[in-house]
Amino acid sequence: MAYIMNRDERSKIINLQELKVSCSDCSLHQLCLPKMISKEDMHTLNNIIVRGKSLKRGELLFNFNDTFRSIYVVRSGSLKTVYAKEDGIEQVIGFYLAGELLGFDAINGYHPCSAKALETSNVCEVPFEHLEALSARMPSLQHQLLRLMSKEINTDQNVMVLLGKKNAEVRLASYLLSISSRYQQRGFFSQDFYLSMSRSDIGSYLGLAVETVSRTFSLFQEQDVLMVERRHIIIKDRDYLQRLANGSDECGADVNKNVREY
Amino acid sequence: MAYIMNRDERSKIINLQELKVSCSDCSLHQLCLPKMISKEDMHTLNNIIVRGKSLKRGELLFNFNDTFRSIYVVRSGSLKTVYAKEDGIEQVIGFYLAGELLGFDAINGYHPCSAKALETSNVCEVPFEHLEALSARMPSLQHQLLRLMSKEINTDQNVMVLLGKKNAEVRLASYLLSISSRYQQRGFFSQDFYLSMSRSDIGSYLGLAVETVSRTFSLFQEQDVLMVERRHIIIKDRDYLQRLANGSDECGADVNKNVREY
DNA sequence: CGCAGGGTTGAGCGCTCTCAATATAAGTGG
DNA sequence: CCACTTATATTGAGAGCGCTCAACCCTGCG
Repeated sequence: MAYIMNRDERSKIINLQELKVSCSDCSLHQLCLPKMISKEDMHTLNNIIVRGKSLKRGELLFNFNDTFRSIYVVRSGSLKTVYAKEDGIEQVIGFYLAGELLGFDAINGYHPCSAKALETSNVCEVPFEHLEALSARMPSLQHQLLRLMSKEINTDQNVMVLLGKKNAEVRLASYLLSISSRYQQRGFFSQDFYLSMSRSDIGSYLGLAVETVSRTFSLFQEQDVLMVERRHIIIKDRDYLQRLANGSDECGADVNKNVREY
Repeated sequence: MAYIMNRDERSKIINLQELKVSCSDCSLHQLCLPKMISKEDMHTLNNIIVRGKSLKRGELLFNFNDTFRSIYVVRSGSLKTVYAKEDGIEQVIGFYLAGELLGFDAINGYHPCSAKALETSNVCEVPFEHLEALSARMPSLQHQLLRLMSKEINTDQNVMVLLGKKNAEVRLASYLLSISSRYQQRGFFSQDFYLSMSRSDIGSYLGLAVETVSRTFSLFQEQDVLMVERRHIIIKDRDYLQRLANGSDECGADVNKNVREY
């Protein structure tokens, strides 16, 4: 029987080879702040970035109510952001994969949520004061900063659309497609991957109970849409997921029967 | 019997007196881009802004897929943004009142959603190219721009929290408190106001069926928490709404009984 | 080997959806 | 100004999806 690596072992492979490179050598620079920036400017940007901040599974990058100081970029691994609600219950409102930036919701002064590593992860820290000063001198950086914040708004709004209307199958299908395409953008397998988040995280994010998430995974497995083995996911019928997510009602049962008409 | 003005008549009163003033004279400048900007800089900003764009109820400010050109500020009245979904069904994802900015989700090039006036409204248009160029020369403007975008992210994330967890009563209570406090910030009555959006808009925004919204209004009326007469709302027991929204379970029935534990 | 955390599955119930009818207000044209 | 149409809102009845509670399984780890 083949040896199966656990979460942290898998992520360490990427970790080691990516550590301590400069922005220009980083495989993620097309997704990150340096995009569309000239060689010289990238060098300047390079100098303000604090590299190699490492987090173990469960560690906090920043906590709810912390003073805002920096924007962070995920170099490897993944994180979730959670809102603290009444009773100590927390709600997951975002997942961040390699190349994605977090902290844009805190520019007003304080972090409204906590960021926790889902696995062994590595992040770059970009002190915001410096970034802001640099942006004022580099129009292309300012532009990229605004674009990235706009993208964050888009992401959040898409989640709102997801949460606002659809049933469990549709939500999970959309979620898997989103994760899958984000992996693809990063050059990973998009049909065969390991989720770094628990069922409970997914449920919290999608507004569903853990049991419902689990049941829906099982349903997809029965329907031969997915192969599921705990966090190892293989997408067997991407079209079906796509049709579910797009709301076309050609998926056997009428998936729209419970969708409100506005 | 007293004569009751309709929506448009009410908003016209504000319209006429606010038209064609410069930013420095605008009562909304504390909420808007000019906040914390020097006199001279405000004058420069003033010159790039196109004022007095007027919209009738139902008119579009921009449409889904339109090329992005400008950020807009609501001067008077109110707008909603809607995502076009499959089947021509639309979902409301934001409401914008006087002093609030919209368009930040389109900086990547195209508007992902449409913006429609809920009543006779007046907006200022801020051409983004100019705004960006100006920001590069005015650190305080750049800062304010980033803050406003961060705030938009906060708003969206709060909606995600709302949609992710709570039942109809809690959602509507949170919604009314949010609207109420935004009115208060603008110097209007916070306990006695007219909603500019329909039940259907509210339902779409909160992820509830129209009928559920209506029923919940009726429930609050029965419980003497609100006085409701179509879109005229009087808040009689703000504390109760607050307790609902905060999730404390001292509100008669156990409101948390249907809230998932994560 | 036993324990803990995460995941799966089952049973039952309740909130909210759907469908439907009616009421009220707003808008339109003669 | 009034009848007509349309949009919006309210209310009722019934059904279903997803939640809660509960038991069990699996995996990893000390």
